[in-house]
Amino acid sequence: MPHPAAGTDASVAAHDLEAVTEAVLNASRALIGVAARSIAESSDDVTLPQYRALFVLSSRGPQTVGSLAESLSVHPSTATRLCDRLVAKKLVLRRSTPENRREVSVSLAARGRRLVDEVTARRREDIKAIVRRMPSESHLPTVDALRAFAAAAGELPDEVELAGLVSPA
Amino acid sequence: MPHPAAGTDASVAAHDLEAVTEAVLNASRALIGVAARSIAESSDDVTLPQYRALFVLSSRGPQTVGSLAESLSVHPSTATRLCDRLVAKKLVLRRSTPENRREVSVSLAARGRRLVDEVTARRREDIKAIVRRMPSESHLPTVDALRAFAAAAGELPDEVELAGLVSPA
DNA sequence: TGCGATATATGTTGTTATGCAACTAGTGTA
DNA sequence: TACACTAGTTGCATAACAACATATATCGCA
Repeated sequence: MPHPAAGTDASVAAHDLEAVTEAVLNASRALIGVAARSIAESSDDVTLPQYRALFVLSSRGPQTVGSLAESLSVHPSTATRLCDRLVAKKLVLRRSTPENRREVSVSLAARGRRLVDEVTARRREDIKAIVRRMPSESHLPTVDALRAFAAAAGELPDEVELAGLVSPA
Repeated sequence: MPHPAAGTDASVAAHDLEAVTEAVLNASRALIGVAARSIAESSDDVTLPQYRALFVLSSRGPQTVGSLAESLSVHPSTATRLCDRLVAKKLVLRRSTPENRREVSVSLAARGRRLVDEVTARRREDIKAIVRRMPSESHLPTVDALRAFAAAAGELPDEVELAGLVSPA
């Protein structure tokens, strides 16, 4: 209910805020569906926690087991077992570092990288299919709007940042 | 980099397509982080499959165990146990329907509805916090852009439709 | 009435995720 | 060197999820 031509700047701004929020929320439902599908249809079957780990390694590079655990907000022992399974699936490599032989470095194996790429590619294709259905006049405004949104999200603390599925599920 | 005044219509359109897709993909990472966080921080602790079930019931209304299973793309027996747990947590109600006593209708209990509402509210707040950081000039274009996007997504078949976390994980 | 199909539930099994506590090994320092 | 600390692993336990096979009740129909 558009609150017709009313009062102060503040009230107008508030109205905008609600409208934008609602639009983002709706769009995000569709986007989550796309993301979920892209993982579900991946060739190797990985669970969500497993994919999250791969994604962290993909975007932040090799990690110690400890920092991986922290990134995923799980207990170190959980990260150990998670890595066990990913190693068994040949999706990551695990080796103790020469500098500090207590630490164990976990990195993406070729196959793990391929998996993340595949998932991203599928997701990109799905999004593209949707974008193709948009009127082309709205393409450029959409780019601007979403860049502004992503930038605003990026300024926020860790919780939201880098959250390609990284934040706790 | 707006690709200054170049080539054919087709090439410009293709360029737009990529740019929009990329912008959507980036924004979607932030949005997924927000969504994940909103579930993780919910008071009652529910798993992702459990939340998905609640969400289905919330958006499509009471369901038989079978149709719930289908919505979630799981085996009927899996849906039965899932409901067992949700009933135990008093998040859903389960009762056999009078018309067909084989069927069991599952519906949101008050507490389940509250949980979904809470999660949505938290998500909305998080989004709002991000939107507040956007320059206000981009508010209206964002609304237009995202409505166009959501509309385009909505036209697509079931896979994407209504996917507040509904599609397989 | 009786038989096949349908809708759920149950028994069983396997996998994953999760945390805590105890243990091992490596590091750094007093 | 001895001791405290750190990083990771392992044993143990629990819970959820998932599917398959089987059982049970119900329905629809011949």
